[in-house]
Amino acid sequence: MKFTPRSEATRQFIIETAAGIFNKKGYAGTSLSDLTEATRLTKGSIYGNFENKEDVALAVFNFNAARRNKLVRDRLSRAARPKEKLLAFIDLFSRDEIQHFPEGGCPLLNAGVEADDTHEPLRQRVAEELIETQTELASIVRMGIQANEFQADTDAEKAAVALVALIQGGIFIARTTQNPFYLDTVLETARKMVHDIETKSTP
Amino acid sequence: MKFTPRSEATRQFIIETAAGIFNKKGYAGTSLSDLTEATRLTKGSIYGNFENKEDVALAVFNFNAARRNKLVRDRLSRAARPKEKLLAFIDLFSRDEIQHFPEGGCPLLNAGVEADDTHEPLRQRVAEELIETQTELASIVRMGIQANEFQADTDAEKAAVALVALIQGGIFIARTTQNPFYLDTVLETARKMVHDIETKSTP
DNA sequence: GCACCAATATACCGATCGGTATATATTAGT
DNA sequence: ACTAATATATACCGATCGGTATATTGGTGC
Repeated sequence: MKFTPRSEATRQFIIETAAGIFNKKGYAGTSLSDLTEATRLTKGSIYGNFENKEDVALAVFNFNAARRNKLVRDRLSRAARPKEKLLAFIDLFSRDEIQHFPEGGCPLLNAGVEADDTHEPLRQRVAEELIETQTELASIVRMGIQANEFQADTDAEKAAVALVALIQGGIFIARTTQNPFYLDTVLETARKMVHDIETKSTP
Repeated sequence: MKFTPRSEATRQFIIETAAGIFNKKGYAGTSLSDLTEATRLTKGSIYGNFENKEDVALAVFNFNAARRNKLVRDRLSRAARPKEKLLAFIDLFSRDEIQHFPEGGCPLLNAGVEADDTHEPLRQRVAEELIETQTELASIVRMGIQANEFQADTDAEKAAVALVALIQGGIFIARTTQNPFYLDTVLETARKMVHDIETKSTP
């Protein structure tokens, strides 16, 4: 009883076209006709490449998450020292970089908030991504501690969670108020948090 | 062409019964039959007390927001000094206090994330509530500065936004991962933020 | 150019959606 | 107890939902 998509290319085209739609309107708010309209395909064609609506939604989330991950990894790898890595991560969400995200804002936030009480498989996927990000940031902090760039008593896990929470909260506030200034403000605070765990150079 | 509800009592009953439903399942995810099922009323009765589904959703959000506001105000007024007010605000979201929130987590986060791209009237209402909270927190910080409890160079607005963002982000992470430990962690960071803007007693 | 196969389009399904017109029940006033 | 008003229940509407069975199209090998 296994499902195999007809055309991998069409499947990918549907995913990419639907990426912004699901991210903006949510799972419950997106209808199959939204997808047929946007792709100019028919329902038959979509159901030839996906089992059902949930299958599309999960594929779309995975696509969005993968894009986000690539973005994060690229920036992190480009920065050399732990401090620069953290700052590079923060800058990813700045006003002029956030355009690289799919329409509708951070897919982790959107999918997570909707799914937490309604869609267990999606909720789990979002949780995985969140934890992965936090784990990566925490390991960077630990690297910084070992390199004596960050204070030895820094709680790496706590710092990582705080960074992610602060940024996600900032995205939420900025988008809901439609005032990007709030995001600027929050990112500044995030940079200050990084600065605050640095080892103070004894003058 | 104005609509007037038949029974204020029934209207209120519907609102209170629907409060947790909309907060968990969202606007698009909640159907009229969800409401008839939960209230044991019929569609006719609901539409005798509300213009349409949107009317119910907005009334429910206003109800949830009002409850939240009362909770916040009560705690803030109970605390005497600015620092204690901020800490009282933070504690409101602690693991054993969050039960006072409607089922499904913070209604501001849930409604805001869904509405920002789909439902302008609701988005605006959420934005109002967010800004009100931030304004109130900022004024507390300013009080603290004047009372010489907080450092004079503290940016009150920025601190308020950071507090709200951190907490909302923490709620998001904790709920999506189903791990309340993340909320604990974030609230600790929030308390530390308050501590960090205090005037250091010169020893 | 024809047959075959892969992929898309068409046409349709029952269920449920939000919403309404109307009938029934309940309550209050007299 | 009867009436009038108020509020709820019933029954129904067209539209749209997610999903499927089948017809049609478009390329490929021969």
